[in-house]
Amino acid sequence: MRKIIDLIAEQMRAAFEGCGYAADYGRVTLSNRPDLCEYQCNGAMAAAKAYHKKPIEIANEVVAALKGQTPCGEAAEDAAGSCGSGAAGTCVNCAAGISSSGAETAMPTMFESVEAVMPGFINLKLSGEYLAAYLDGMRGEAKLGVEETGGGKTIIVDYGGANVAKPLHVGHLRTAIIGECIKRMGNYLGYHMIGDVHLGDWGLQMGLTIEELRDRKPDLVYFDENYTGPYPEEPPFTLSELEEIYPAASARSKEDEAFKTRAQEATLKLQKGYGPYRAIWRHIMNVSLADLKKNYGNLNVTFDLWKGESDAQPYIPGLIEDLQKKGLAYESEGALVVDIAEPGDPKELPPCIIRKSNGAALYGTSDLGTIIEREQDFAPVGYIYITDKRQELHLTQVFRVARKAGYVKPETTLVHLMCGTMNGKDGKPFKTRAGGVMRLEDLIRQIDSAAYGRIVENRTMDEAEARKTARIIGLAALKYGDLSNQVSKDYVFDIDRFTSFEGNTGPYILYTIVRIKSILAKYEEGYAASGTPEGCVGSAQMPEGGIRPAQSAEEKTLMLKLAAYNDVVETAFAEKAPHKLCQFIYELSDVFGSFYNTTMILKEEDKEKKAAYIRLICLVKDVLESCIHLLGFEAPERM
RNA sequence: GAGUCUGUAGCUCAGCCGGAUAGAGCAACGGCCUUCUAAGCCGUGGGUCGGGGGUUCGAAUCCCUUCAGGCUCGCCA
Repeated sequence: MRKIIDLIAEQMRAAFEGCGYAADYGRVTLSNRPDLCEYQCNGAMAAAKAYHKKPIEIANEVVAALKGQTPCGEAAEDAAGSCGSGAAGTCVNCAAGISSSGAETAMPTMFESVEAVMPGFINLKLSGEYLAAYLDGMRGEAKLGVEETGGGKTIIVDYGGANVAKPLHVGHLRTAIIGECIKRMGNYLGYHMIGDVHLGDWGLQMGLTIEELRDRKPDLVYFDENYTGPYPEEPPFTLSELEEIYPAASARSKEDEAFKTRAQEATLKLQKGYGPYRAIWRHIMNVSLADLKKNYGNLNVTFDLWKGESDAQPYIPGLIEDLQKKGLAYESEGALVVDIAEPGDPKELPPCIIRKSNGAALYGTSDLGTIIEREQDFAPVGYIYITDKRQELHLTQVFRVARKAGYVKPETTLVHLMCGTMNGKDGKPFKTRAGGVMRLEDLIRQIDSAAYGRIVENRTMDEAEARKTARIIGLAALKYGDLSNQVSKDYVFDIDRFTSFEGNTGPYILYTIVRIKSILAKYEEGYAASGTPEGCVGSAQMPEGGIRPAQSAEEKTLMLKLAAYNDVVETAFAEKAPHKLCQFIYELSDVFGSFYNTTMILKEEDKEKKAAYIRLICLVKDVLESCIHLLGFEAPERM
C-alpha cells in the first residue's frame, strides 16, 4: 500500500503545480500541532521567497485549488482561476492508489478540512471515512500495508562479534540486539538478509589463551614437543575455566612483556597450522560455541552463519599476493601495509596493516578475506557492519582497501553502523558493583527475577506460567530498553530503570497487547456462550464490514497513528534506526490507552459498532505484534 | 596536538535535511478501580535547548566561534 502521507502529498503537489508553483513545495508532514490539524504543509512559506508573494496568498490559492476540485470528470473551471484542470487526474474525491490490491471501490473524499492560516501554513484534516477505508486496506494485507521494496536483494549483516573463549557480557548486548532487529526489518521489507556472527576466533586472544593454559597445565600433551599420538577428545578445560583463563591472560599481557611475546608467537604458530595448537583451538571452539549459541538463543538472536575470522584464512595468502601484484601493498617498518588516504580527508589516515612484521595476519586482513569469501558465496548488494563505534577507523581502512582493490563492486554499499557505548549511572563504561564486567547471563537472570516478582505480586498464575511469562517480559524489557535509544549514542545502562517496567518500557508495550488480547478473548467467549452465530475474531463468521469512521477524538488519534505504520517501518530500516520503531509503538500504545479508557468496547450495545471496534483493536494488536517481532521479542498471552 | 562524536527539565532520553506554544518517561504533587488486566488512565509543577556570534520573515535544528566531556590516532580485537 502506498503511504498515506504520500497520498496526501500527491494531492498537495498537484494543487501547487496547478496554481503555477513547483510541485516540490507540496511536501506534507505530520502535524506538530495536533490541536490544529492532523497533517500540515509548509510549502507556501518556502515558495513565498521564490515567487515574491506573501505566503498566505499562496496558501490561500492552494487551498482553494484543493477545495475547488470536484469528483472526476467535473474539473472545476472556475476554481481559483489560476488553477485549471492542470491538476486533473488527481481528483481529491477519487484518491486513486489507496490500495495496491487493485480492488476498484469508490474511495471517500480525502479531507475533512483544508485551511490556510497565518503566516502561511496549510492545515489538513483527514475525513473519517477516508481514514477508515485506509485502515481496512491495511487489514486486508499480510504485512498490514508495508510494501516489500527489497526485491530479494542480498545484504550481509555482520553483528554479534563475540569472541570465543570469552563469555558474553553486557558489552555484546547492543550489537547483537540491534543487528537482529536490522536483519528482521530488512527481511520484512523483502531483502534477503544474511546474519553472520563473525566470531573473533583467530586473533591474539587465542595465543593468550594457549600460553596461559600452558602455564597452568604444562603437562598437557599439547605442550609436549615429542608427543606424536592423537590428541584427546575431551577438552583440557571446562567452560568456566576457559572463561576465567582469557581475562587473566589478557590482564597479564599488559604487564608481562615476555608473556605477551609468547602469546603473539603462539598466535602466529596457530595461524600457520601448528597441530597441537590447532587441537587446542578446536577444543576452545567447541566449548565456547555451544555456550554462545545458548546465550544468543536466550536473547532471541539468531545467525544464519556462524563463521569466524578463521574461515577467512584460506583467502589470505591470495589476498596478500593480489594486493602486492596490484601495487597497493608495500613494506613499511617491516610490516606490509596499504595506503588508504584519499584527497579530501580532513586528516591523513594511517595505512591499513595487512601483515605484521612477524608475518602474522591481523583482524583487518581477516575482514578483507571475509569480504572475498562473502563475494564468492553471496555477491551481496550491500554489507552492514554493526560494531562498537571504536572500530570506526578499522572499518574505514577495510572498506577503502576493499574498494581500491576491487573486491566489492563499485555500487556495493558498505555501511558501518556504529553503536554508542553502554555506560553505568556514573557515565563511565558499565561495570558491576564489584567493578567487573557483568555477564549477560547474570543480567538476564536479574531482570527475569524482577519480572517474576511483579507477576506473583499482582496476579494469580501458576508457577510454570509465571516463570515463562517472566522470561518473555524480561527479554522485552532488556531489548526495548536498548533499542529505544539511538544506535550511535552512548547510553546509560541502568538496571533499576530496566526492571521498573513503567512508562516507556517494553513491558508497557506488552501490557497493551495483553489487554487487547483479553478483550478479544472475552468477545469470542461472549459469542460462544450466547450461541449466536456471529462467531469470533478473525474467522469467517465475524460480522461483515469494516472499521467505522472515528466517533471520538481518541479513536481518531488512534486511527491516524495506525495509518503511519508502513511509513515508520520503511524509515526505521532506511535510517537503521530501531528507536523510531520503539517510539512508534510507544505512541501507539499510548493513544490506545486513551481510547481504551474512554471507550467501553464489550459493553457497546450496537453490535455493528462493537464489531467495528473489535476490528480496530485487532489491527492495533496486529501492528504492535508485527513491530515487536521486528524488534526481536514477543508478547505473552497474559501478564 | 589532530580527527571525530556528544551537550535539550532534577535524572534518562526524543525532536535536529529550518516552521506555529521545545515533547515523553522517571522522580514530585493531585485525581480515577462495584465497569474490557491500575505493569493503566487523567491532571499540576518543572527549560536562557552548554555559552557567544551569524544566515533567515522564522533557528534546538544550518554556518562560524568558544567551553565541557567521550572516543580514536600502523603492527590488540
